[in-house]
Amino acid sequence: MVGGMQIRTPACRPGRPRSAAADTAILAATREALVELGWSKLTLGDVATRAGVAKTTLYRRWSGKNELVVDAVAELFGELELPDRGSLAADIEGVVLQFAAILARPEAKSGLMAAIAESTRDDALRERIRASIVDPQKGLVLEGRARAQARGELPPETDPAEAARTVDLIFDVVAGAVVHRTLVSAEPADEEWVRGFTRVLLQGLSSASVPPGPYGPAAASGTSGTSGTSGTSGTSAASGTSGD
Amino acid sequence: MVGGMQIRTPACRPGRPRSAAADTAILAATREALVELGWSKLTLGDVATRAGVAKTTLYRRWSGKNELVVDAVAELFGELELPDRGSLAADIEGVVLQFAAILARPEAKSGLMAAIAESTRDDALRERIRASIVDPQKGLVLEGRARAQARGELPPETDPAEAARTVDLIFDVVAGAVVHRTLVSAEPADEEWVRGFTRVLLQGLSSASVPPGPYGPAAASGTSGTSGTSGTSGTSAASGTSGD
DNA sequence: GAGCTTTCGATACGAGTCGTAGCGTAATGG
DNA sequence: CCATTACGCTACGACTCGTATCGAAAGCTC
Repeated sequence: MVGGMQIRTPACRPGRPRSAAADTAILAATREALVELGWSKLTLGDVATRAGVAKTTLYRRWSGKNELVVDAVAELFGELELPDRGSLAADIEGVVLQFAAILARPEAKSGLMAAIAESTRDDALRERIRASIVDPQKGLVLEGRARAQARGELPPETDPAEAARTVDLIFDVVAGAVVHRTLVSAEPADEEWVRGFTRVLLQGLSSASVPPGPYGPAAASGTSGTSGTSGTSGTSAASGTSGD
Repeated sequence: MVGGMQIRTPACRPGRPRSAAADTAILAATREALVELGWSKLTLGDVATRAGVAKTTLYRRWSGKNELVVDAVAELFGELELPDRGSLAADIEGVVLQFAAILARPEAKSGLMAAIAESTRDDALRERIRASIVDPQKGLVLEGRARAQARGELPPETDPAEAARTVDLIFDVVAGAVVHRTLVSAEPADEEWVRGFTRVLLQGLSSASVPPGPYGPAAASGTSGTSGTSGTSGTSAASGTSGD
C-alpha cells in the first residue's frame, strides 16, 4: 500500500528486508517538506535528508516525486469515516466537513492538486491516485447512499447502471465543490457553507429559499434550525457582474 | 491584460515599445508546449525558442513559469459565453458544455491545475488566477441567475448578502464538479453527464429518479452501456468499492 | 557459523534547467 | 542627433536530477 507491497512476508525473499520504519519516515518527511516548501520547491534530496535516509534508498521505492507525494497524501485521506448520524443530510454534512478539514491542510492542498495536474499526462499516476485516494472516498458515497435508501430518504434504485452513474455524479459534485471552494475560491468550507451546499445538493436550486419539502423531515441540518441564516452585512450582491 | 498593461500608450515612455506580436507568440508557444510537454517538463527556454524570441525577453515580461501559464490559459477561458437559450436548465447545460470543452483540452488541464496547485503557496498568483479566470466565470453565473429570476424560474433574492453567498456556492458546485469529472475521474463531461448534473443542481437528489418536466428521462439511459459495475444492492458498500 | 542475497548509506558524476549579466543592435521620441 | 528602452545572443554559477559505484549491514538457508 505504501511503496511496494511485494515484500513483507519473511519467506518471500532471502536478503535483507526493507526497513518499514524508513517508509513511514520518508512519507512523514514528505508531508513536512510539502508544508514548508510546497510542491514545486520540494526536492527528493531534501526529503531524504529529513527522513534520515540516503537518496538512493528513496529512489529504490518510489520512481519519482509524483508517486511519493501521492502516497504521502493518501495517508491523510485514510482518516475519512462515515459514522451514522441519523439522516442523509447529517451524514453528508459530517463527511464533507471531514473532507474539508483534510483539504485545508497545506500538505494536502499543494500535494494533491499538483499530483492531479501531473496525472493528466501520466496514466499510471492517475491510476495510483484513483486506487489510493479516490476509490475509498467513492466507497463512502456508496455507503451513505445505501443508508439513505434504507431510511427511505432516497428512492431505491432499480437500474444498476443508472445507480452507478448517479454515484459517480454525486461524488464529482461533492468532492469537486469542496475542492473548488477550498483551493480556487480559497475560502473555508465551514459549517455554514456546508449547510448551504447540502441543501442545494438534496433539494436543488429551484427550492433554494423555500423551506424543505418532500423528503426533508427533521434533517434540514443536524445541529440547527438554520432557517434564520445570519446574513446581514449587505455589501453588494449583483452589483458589477464583471468583478474587478 | 496580457503581460503588462502599463505601456501601450505611445506618449507614455520614450524608448522602443514592446512588441505586441511577441506577447501573442509567447502565449501561443506556451500553450503549444503545454500540449506537447505538460506542465512539469515545460521550460521557459523551450517556450522562448518556440516563440522565436530570446529567453531574456520572456523574463522581462513574466516573472516565472506560473504567471506565464496563467496568462496563456486565461485566453482559453475568454471564449466562454452565455447566450440566452430560453430556460435556466438550457443555459446551465450550454455553459457547462462549453466549460467542459475547454477543460478537455490538454493545455487547459495540466496548465490550470498546476497553476492552482502553486497558488496555494503564492497569494499573488492566486489573485492573478482569480482576476483573469475565475471572476469572469462568476460573472456568467450572475448573468444566468438574473435571467432565471426574470423568467420566474428562480425566486428573487431579497437579501443581497445571501444572494452573494448563493452565487459563490453555485459557482463552486458547477466549476468544481466539471473539473473533478474531467481531471480526477478522467471521464468526459458529455451531454449525458451534463443533463444529469443539471437535473441534480436544479432539483436535488431527493427527486433523482422522478421524471422532471421539460427534460424527458428518455435520454437518461440511452447510449453508452457501462452496464454491470458496482453492485447496486451493496448495502455493505465498503467491500466492492473499486467500481469501473 | 558459512554463504548467499538484498538493502542501506555515502559519494561522485554528467546532464539539464534556472535566472541573471553583459554586450551590441534595433526602434521610438524629443 | 541623442536619450531611452526593447531586443537577440552568449555565457555563467548555482542548483536539481537520476544513476552508478562501493563497502558495510541485515536477514535467510544450509
